[in-house]
Amino acid sequence: MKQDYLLGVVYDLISEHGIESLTMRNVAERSNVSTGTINYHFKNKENLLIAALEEAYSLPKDWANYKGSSEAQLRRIANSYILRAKSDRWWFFWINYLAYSTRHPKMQIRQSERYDKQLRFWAQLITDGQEKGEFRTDLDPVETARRLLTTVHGLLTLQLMKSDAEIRVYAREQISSAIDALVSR
Amino acid sequence: MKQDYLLGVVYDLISEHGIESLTMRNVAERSNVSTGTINYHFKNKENLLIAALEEAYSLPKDWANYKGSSEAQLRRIANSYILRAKSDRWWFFWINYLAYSTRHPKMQIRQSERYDKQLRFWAQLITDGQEKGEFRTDLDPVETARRLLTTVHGLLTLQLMKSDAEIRVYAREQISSAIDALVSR
Amino acid sequence: MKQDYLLGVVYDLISEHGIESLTMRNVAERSNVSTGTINYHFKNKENLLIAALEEAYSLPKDWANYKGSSEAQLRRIANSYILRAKSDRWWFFWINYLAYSTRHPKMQIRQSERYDKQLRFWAQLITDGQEKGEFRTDLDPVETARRLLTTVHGLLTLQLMKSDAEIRVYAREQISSAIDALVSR
Amino acid sequence: MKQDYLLGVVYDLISEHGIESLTMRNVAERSNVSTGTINYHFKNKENLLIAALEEAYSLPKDWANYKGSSEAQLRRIANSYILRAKSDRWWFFWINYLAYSTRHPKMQIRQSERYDKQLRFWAQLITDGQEKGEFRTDLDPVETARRLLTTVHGLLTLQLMKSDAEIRVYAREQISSAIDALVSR
DNA sequence: AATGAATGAGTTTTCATTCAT
DNA sequence: GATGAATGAAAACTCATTCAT
Repeated sequence: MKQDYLLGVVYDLISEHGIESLTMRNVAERSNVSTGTINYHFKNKENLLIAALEEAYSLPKDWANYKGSSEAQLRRIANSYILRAKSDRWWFFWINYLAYSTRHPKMQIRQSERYDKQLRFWAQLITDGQEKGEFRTDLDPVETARRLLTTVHGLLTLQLMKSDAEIRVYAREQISSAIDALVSR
Repeated sequence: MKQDYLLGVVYDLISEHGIESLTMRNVAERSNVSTGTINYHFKNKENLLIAALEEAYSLPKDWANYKGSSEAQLRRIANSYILRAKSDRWWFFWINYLAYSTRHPKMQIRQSERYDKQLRFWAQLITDGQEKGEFRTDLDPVETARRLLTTVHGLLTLQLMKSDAEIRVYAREQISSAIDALVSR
Repeated sequence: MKQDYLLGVVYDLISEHGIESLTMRNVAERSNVSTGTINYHFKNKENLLIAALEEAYSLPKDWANYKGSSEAQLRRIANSYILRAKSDRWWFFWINYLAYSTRHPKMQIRQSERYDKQLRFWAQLITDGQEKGEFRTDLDPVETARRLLTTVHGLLTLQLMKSDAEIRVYAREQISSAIDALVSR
Repeated sequence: MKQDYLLGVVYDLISEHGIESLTMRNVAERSNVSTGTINYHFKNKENLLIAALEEAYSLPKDWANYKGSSEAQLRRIANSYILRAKSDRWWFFWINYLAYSTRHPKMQIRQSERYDKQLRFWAQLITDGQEKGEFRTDLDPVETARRLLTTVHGLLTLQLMKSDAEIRVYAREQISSAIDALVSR
């Protein structure tokens, strides 16, 4: 459907050039569609922007399809917070969304929901891992998930602040050892 | 001086409405100065914006003037990462700057320098504390500072994503216990 | 028939919002018909507009069906120039048409024809009344009709300029006494 | 001052082409000013339009400066309701304003005020004429003024509906005899 | 007949910048 | 130094019309 396609274009443009340089014309040109069409579907720019931000946030993060042990899954998810060319697009988009959402109640609610969902997902993975004997059982899953989320977001922010190889290595090590600490010997 | 006053206005406007809705007219109106004057002093908008971002980042964060034990100083600095009405303005500005800087090499360098400066400052505090016997001496200061910075930035991000009382309490506790862990018994 | 229905919608929209804010989309939305359909039937907007204006002007003003004496009929027709909630729609439409028609020769002709038709109709009523002995016979029917038309249009304009209860009462009185003056004793 | 000049241009354009075909570009071109300038002064089109309508309505109608007997003055004012090339511009503007004002409370109030002002002015002229022995003293000035206003507006409307020489002659005669009727013998 | 997505020309509006005072 | 009116290029938005279905 055309609407979704346009939202994808907006997502790309924002991750590449930031919200402040998004213009209707840019979107029109990149998508080979007239500005009239965009306005026909979204009524105005703000609508388009919000729809795009929301859409990107509800993209089926493929976590659910991760295979393997709980530990492997957790490592994979946590590692997605390490910047690489491949995933940069998402995090550049994310930081724009985060900045923008602080001024938009509706988006703040979405952020908040997304955080809760993530927390539950990570906690569930830990619980599963404990039941399968992969993880230490003396840790509270929710508490642990929250600590891990704090760590990965801290490392992510550091990477966005200072994006060199060294800090990525540091991030990888920290994530690795944080999960090591969960594993039962 | 007038220049600094204008930069302050820009800082306010960005923290309130985001970089993308900063206009010369806004600045002129808020500061009761004509657009002509602003251009006279800063030549153009880009200059003004960059000057404002730089200025805000070099504001005499009064850390250096903190009195008391190293532990007290470290707690105070770390606690400044907890959102409160009073300090929100800074973090709202910060997140906008961070999003913006990912696309501006020059600003990325500033971010990077600021991170390094912070890291050195925190490490120095820890070293001082160790020398005064306040902190455990078995910890590497730089390593510890880096870990603390990761934690406070993670907690900050969480607070921006989900800004309720509960998460602020959580942030406060985490910061508190992270520093407790440094203290020698 | 669908065509007439659409013309009614156009009439409503013009009387409510004026000709200058009539858009094809408005018409489509109000009538629950697609813009494509409207263009299919009327070819383009100008056609639709003209058809609507013409149609409204040829609406079977139910005068012809008025029952009763010539005097009663004349009073009823003249009283229709008094603004009431019920009939406002017509006069709001009329004033828009009048303003518009001053720049459209074709419509000016229609206006002119309508005026002549009205004049003949009123004159005929007066003639009938004279023959039936209801009206004074010393008055020229056409001259009298013309004077009455001047009066009712003058009162109408006053009501559009200043729409309060007092002026409506005044209009009613003037119309009443203008017709009283025709009645033979 | 430039603002007033622009309002004059808008007045001209409306009287020539009607409100519905007024565009910012037209105004800009006719006044040799950029669209940016117009928006700088009036913020948006609606503001400009309203300002122009109001301005035109408050133009110092030169009545007050009419010289001569009360009768001469009254004749002159009343005769200004007869369409002539010279004065058409005003009445074409006026009919547009009237149609537009029915949908704008603020303008309706202006219309209403203007009507009252006119009524008072005409009544005063009649009173003056009576005192000077020019007019019959058995007529109530306000009542008479109201009747004259009804007549001239009726004749005006007729002229707008059917703008031929015959009707202008008729209007002239009616106005003439209406005032004759006031004159004392 | 009817639809409504798509168009693109035209319109309004925004805004950084210039410049005469 | 300071002003703010003026600019024009670029942006957002409107809308009658077309056309494949």
